[in-house]
Amino acid sequence: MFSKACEYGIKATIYIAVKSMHQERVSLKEIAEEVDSPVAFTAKILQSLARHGIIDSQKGPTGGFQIQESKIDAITLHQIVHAIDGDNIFNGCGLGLKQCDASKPCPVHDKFVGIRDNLKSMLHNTSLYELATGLDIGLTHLKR
Amino acid sequence: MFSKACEYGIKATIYIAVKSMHQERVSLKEIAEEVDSPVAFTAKILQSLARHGIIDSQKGPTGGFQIQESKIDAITLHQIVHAIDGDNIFNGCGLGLKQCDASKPCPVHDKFVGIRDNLKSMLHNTSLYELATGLDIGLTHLKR
DNA sequence: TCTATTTAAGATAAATTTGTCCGAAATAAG
DNA sequence: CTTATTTCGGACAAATTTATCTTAAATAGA
Repeated sequence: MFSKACEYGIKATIYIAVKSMHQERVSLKEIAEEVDSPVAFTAKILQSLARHGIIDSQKGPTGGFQIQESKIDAITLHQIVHAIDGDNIFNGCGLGLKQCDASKPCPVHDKFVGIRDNLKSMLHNTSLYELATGLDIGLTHLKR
Repeated sequence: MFSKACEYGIKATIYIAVKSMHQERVSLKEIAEEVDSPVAFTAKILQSLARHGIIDSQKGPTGGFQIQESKIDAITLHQIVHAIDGDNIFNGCGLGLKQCDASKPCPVHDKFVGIRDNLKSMLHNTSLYELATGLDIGLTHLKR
């Protein structure tokens, strides 16, 4: 469904958000541990998220990653996925046809559009805030 | 969403079904042309579908691939996808956690389960017969 | 200023997926 | 029986994704 990069990116962002809600900045090392992801690969993904303005990074001792508290409830799952995987998941035909739309559909077009619209609206309607809150109060988990 | 192998496999199976409904056997070469897929790679996928009993193959001159007419309306999209990609798409956590269920969910568990159940039931409820018929009457297309 | 720490960035490597090639096996037809 | 055709199977190659390593840049604190 999602790429590994996306899985790690989502988990990391949620973890950073929880810490940011408690006014704490977190290091790459801590993130990778708490999120159970490969350190160096996670670094790449966080760099990308930082370039896309979703998270902030700070170099040096006491450095690390954080998210502006005011932005946490404005960031959606869609923005995170889009920053990492681009919009390939959201566009394009289910069977890989270059040209496929309602006027010249592939055999699964209608059914596929339904599923994907469903996925899209889920991603748009899910805020980082609700994901982070669920983790913070112990309702959800990121490891194993 | 689907792997390339799956895309090619679905398209090929639909094409074979249409021909089989007209009592025609088709060669690998014709399939790859009509479905716009790499010949040798398509061969591998068809071999797998044949081993899974979804399509029949025949060697030698006049050989090729076909599907028993009586099976066409019993075969589902789910069976095709499952034969090619296994059940990795249908099981497993959205964020890659080894252990993730309602009792110890990841942050996107509920939302993800919803989407995937949606996908699953679409695949289960879509028959090869309806896909092949749509193509046969010119309502849908497989190329470009 | 110097040092230790942390992220940034680029090169490199491993793993997986996608794709090709070629000889073997089957088989229809002359 | 021989030949031409077609799928089968395995080895091989290219492309993409996943993952690592190393050096540079920033920066906090002594």
